[in-house]
Amino acid sequence: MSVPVGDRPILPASLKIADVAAAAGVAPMTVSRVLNAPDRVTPETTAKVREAIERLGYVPSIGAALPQSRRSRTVAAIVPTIAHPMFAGVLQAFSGSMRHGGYRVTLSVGGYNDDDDEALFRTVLAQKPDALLVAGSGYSPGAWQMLIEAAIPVVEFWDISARPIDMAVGFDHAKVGSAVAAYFLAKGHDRFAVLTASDTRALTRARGFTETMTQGGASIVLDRRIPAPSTIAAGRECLRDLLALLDRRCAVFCSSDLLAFGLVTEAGVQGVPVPEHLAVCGFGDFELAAMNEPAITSVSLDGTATGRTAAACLLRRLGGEGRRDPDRVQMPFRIVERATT
Amino acid sequence: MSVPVGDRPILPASLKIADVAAAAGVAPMTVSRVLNAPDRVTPETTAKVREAIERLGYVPSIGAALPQSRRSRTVAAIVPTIAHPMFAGVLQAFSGSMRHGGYRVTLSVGGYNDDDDEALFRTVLAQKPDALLVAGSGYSPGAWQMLIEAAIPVVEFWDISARPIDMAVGFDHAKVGSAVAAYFLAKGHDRFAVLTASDTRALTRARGFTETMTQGGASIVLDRRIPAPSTIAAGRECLRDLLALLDRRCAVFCSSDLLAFGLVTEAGVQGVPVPEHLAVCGFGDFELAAMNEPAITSVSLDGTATGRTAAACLLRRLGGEGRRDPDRVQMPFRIVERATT
DNA sequence: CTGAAAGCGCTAACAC
DNA sequence: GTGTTAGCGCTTTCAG
Repeated sequence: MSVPVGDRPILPASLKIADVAAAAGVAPMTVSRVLNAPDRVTPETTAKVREAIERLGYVPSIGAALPQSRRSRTVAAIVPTIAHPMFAGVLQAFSGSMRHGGYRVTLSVGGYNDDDDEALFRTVLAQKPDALLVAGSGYSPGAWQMLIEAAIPVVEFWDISARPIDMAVGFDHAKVGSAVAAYFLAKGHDRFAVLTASDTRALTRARGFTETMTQGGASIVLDRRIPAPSTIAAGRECLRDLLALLDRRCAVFCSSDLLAFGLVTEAGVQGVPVPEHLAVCGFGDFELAAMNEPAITSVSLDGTATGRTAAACLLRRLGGEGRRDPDRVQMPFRIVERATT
Repeated sequence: MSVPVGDRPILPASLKIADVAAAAGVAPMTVSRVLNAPDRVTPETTAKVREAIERLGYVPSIGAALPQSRRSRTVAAIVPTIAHPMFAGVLQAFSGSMRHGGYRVTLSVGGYNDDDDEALFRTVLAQKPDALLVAGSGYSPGAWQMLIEAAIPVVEFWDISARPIDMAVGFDHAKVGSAVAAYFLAKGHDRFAVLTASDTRALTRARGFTETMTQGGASIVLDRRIPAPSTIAAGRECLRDLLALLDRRCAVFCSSDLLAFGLVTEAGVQGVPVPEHLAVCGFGDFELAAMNEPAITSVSLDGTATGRTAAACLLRRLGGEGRRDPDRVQMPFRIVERATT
């Protein structure tokens, strides 16, 4: 492989559109049209050109087209982490749908960390994406302002904030919390605890849970926050704190299945009967919840559907039709009842 | 927000380098230098220009620079999935290090699926990345050929193939398998099973395990393959298949902690004593393994170190120094002994 | 339906 | 240290 020395160019002299044009015996412009507006070229010419492209192995440089066309056919996705199973599902689906619609997706990981996000957003926007997918709304005001000023379609997912910049596809986290509360109440519970990571969305769920509970006159005996991200270890540790309260039956809502799993596991170690003395509901419906023994009740979300929906909104907007219609799409969720409740 | 109609431009008329130059009272070239070679400009001029950039909110369009400079300051990462905890760790670290070194990372998800990878690689290469990070080597020959022809630095991670295209940072999976075999033998086991997902790397580990075992004269009583990816469900199911063989003590090597967890969990349900009748070693050292009850013995890998190392190799190469030296970096692994063995 | 000319935003190369 | 000129690869516009 040829390798650069010092500041010399790194990419090899690659084929230009002119090379293809020469090989096919047409003008460069015709090649460009074959690539971007195939219906404006005769089938025969198209065939000739395609053959040349294939034979030479030509790959157009999207960068070169950029300043001129002002559309990059690229959308950028920004997420704080890719380790989260839900994010992974959303991104995978989004990526696939967008690619299918003729757009590239570039994924940037980072943020939720004041100084960093602005730098991150700056480099992302420097690529002049045609649109943006961002996870939730835990970013700094400055960074958020950049998104507004970018003046391109933006889809927020995961969260449905009250006032999205543009479009939002996600879950009403407060509603999730209150649904779990209602579920617990319907099952006849009367003592409750919340175990939640300290991130915006998880806290919103906890608030929804607490509010519905207090409105129903029920008592929250423990409201425990742990630093994000959620871990199994934190769940186990929290059970030990909870132990003193478990003389009477208690139902706990966890902001993640990892916490729920930790709780249930440590309950097993400490000999606390589940669900008799301790009822647990997680969030996310990871495989771990479904396949644990005992299987853990959880709130199930459809990441794939979320990703696909986000892509559909964007593609419609980018296509120029139906602009501005779907400002906020609420994705459904459901509580999957299992052995821990 | 302004939104396009039909085929109209999508991005707003944004600031150009000339606007900044005018505002700062210098030539465009000077602005360019402030951005790309700060040491060639007087501090005073730099200050003036930076002020103008800041005030106007200028963000350079990397696309425009691309055809000229032939270096995009972008490296592309290609992985088959982001749901895998190890990949996520590697990417996060890689991403951070590269950004720190002045490069953007764009992540593309997909592949391991003959027809698709070529399309994927084509769109990735069309962005003219300065370098590539690819996961392992499960791609089609055509796609692989594209990487070779791209003639840019390529780091393969995860796997260490025998003949990397360029550089490789990862694990010797065969060695991992044989280390686990040696460990089991040292613990006095004499009946063994392998439970593995059918992907290249996992199969290599299984082969390493089996070979060391048979060389040591030991018997493999069950060699079970499941379709990738590994799941907890598959682990639980496999224990039921194994049940008939568990009249005597058996040690099982799983290609993933998820499988191991499934095995151990179902063993609990079926009343098989662990580790007395069933010893289990997983792979990946996920939090799940460490925090389960009983805690699961596993092979621990450092994804963060892998990502950082890959970035370091690339940055050195891209910087023009130390070209071609580190062709293959073997990352260490270790067996973390826990309660299941 | 196809081609020629002009120019996108930026940066190498060469003056000054 | 800074400015000027030319041109990257591609597409827009406008002519044929």
